[in-house]
Amino acid sequence: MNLKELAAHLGISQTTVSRALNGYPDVAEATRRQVLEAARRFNYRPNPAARRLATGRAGTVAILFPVERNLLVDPHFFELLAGLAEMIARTEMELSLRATPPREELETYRRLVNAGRVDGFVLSSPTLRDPRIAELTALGAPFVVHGRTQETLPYAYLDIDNEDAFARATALLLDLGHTDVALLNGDAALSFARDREQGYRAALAGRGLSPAPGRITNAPMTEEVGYRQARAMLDTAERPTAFLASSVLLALGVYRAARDLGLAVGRDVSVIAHDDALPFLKAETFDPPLATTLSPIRRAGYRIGEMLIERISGVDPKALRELWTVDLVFRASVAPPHGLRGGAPAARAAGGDAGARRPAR
Amino acid sequence: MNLKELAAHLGISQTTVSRALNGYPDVAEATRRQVLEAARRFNYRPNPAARRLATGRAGTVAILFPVERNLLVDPHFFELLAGLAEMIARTEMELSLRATPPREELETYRRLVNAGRVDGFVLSSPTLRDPRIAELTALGAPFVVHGRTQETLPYAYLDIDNEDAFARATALLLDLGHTDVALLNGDAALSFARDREQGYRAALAGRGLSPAPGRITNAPMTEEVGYRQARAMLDTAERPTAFLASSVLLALGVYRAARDLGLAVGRDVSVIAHDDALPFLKAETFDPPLATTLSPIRRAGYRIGEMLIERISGVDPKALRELWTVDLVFRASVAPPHGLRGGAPAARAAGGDAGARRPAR
DNA sequence: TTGCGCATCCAAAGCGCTTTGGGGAAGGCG
DNA sequence: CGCCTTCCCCAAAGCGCTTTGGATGCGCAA
Repeated sequence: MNLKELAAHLGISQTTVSRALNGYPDVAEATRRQVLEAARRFNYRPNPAARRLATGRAGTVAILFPVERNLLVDPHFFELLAGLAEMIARTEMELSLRATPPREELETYRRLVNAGRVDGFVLSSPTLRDPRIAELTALGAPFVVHGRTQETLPYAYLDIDNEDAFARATALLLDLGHTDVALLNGDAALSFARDREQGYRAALAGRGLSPAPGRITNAPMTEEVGYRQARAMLDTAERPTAFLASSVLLALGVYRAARDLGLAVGRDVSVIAHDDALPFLKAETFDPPLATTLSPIRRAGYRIGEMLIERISGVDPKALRELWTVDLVFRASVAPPHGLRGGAPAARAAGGDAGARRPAR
Repeated sequence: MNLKELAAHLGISQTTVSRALNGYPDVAEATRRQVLEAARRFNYRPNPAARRLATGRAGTVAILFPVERNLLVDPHFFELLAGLAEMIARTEMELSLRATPPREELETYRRLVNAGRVDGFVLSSPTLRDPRIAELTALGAPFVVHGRTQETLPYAYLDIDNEDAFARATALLLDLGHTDVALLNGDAALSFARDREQGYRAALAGRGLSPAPGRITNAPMTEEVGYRQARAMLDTAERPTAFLASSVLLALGVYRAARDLGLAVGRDVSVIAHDDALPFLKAETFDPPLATTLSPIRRAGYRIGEMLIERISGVDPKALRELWTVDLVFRASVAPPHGLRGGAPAARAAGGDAGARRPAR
């Protein structure tokens, strides 16, 4: 069933049927109702290829993901993708997933836009000065970023308040009496890692503290990395009494490292991780349950889909900026430093580690 | 730059340019070279929408994934997707990801095919009698299944030899002297779960054994589920001495359960899991390293992409069937049952559990 | 010379939709 | 009563490609 047939059935011109369907004003209400009714009855759906050709719009939004053989593809990415797909499925658009070698990423954007294959993009995991933003802006392609960057061009984004989240998490640990807190963070080039580090440093600075050397790490966020880094730090006399981790996967490794060394999480070592709500690994089922800064990344994907569609339909990018605050979920992985249970929050840390840290005030 | 302009530049007709580009025989070699050269020089790419409209082919392959809010989306699915995307990116086709409520899945296939939006599908996680196969066959839509079913219609598939893999894993445990082996499996409706159970049962039967009651579980494959199930089984006098798990995520839970109860994996309890090579959770970094039946699911996704493209171009489904054998990787999570270290393989299990099991022979 | 087959090429007709540029009828206004 | 709006509606022209159904010219056998 196509437009022509539908129009013939109704005894109206194709033009009018098309306009009725697309909500143009210059069609009588009675006619419009007739058309809509017939379209429903015959289960008519406009041919997307024809519409694309006629309008020049692709009816597609795309998300690129950079892959190299055997390289880690982040599960966080796929959670975002799941939310995005859920949103897009509610529309008439398609969601196109494109793998691209990292080297050719910008070139791929250019090709897709110039060929008119895509109406808009979602950018994930932005770096501090992400070249994709300038490129897509120059190409005139609508896009929404998951996260922010130092780019000064106006662009649409949805981000969580990473800085505030990690500042609060750090402050909680400090309030409990910790003074030596390690930060296991993601790749230093990524914006969220920078923001979290800033929050962490700000909270420390607020107490006149600063991180001991080697307390901040930047690496891919896997269980293995978390294990190795925590293990290295814990395996010395001057070990940190608490960890902040940018992912529950890292936290998983921290737990293993602590266990290896006979340390108990929630007593000898405190841990707080950022939780993107990966459905296959839940913080509440950790042993002991893992305290987190929580913000389901899938929900962000869904919302980003909505924003992208608005952006494509012409909404100004400056009007499409959202910063979500993050919940801090307290669980048993957090306690005062060993020997301080119930002690005054501002006292110095115990546990045989009297390092060169400045005292709390 | 479009066909018409390109043709004008060359002083040739659109028809000939089109035919030259598409490899038709009735164009002189000299002309074809000219056209190809010009196309390259002007960086000409045919407009996909126009081509779609003219040919009726969509230039798109799709994979559906069923989502319900807050429901687990399997990380295995995304690994498959990553491989598939990698393959499709090497072609001129698009990969469309469509979320769909499970109830409406068949309806969604129907819609996509009838609207001509999709040329072919990848089906993942087939059930024993998966209705999608009959539906898509009836619709005349090409597809490739990741896995097999009991369906008798001819269809293209790529599967790993789950039965053989789990038979071998089970046999290994039996050879070491285990007689009470539990199987933590996926949803019983899924084909791979059935196949693995068959392999497991066959290996037991080969020694005149059969699983003790309650030794087989079927549930979503998460850390939490693995924990609860292993914990329940281990927390009795008559506990199994070994576990077979259908996912490393389940195995993660088994490890935690064992630890909780003061049991050592690789001594008190042996564990073998199927490893799809999820990049963020590696069996070799488990503590102790986890023995596995290994088959990288991403590689399967890549190959399925190739097969689907062949299928779309008309290759008979009967010619597109692959069954991959699975590697069995021995690691420290496996040992003879406690008290039997170095003992005779066929002796009965020790550890206070002298259940109603039949003796090994 | 004529006729035929072959190798090349081309004009034009779609594919199914949107959009342009009116056109006719009804109603309001001077 | 004539003219101008306003409201609806429509024919037809694309969008950029593929494909059909010839047309042309040449070599070669009859």
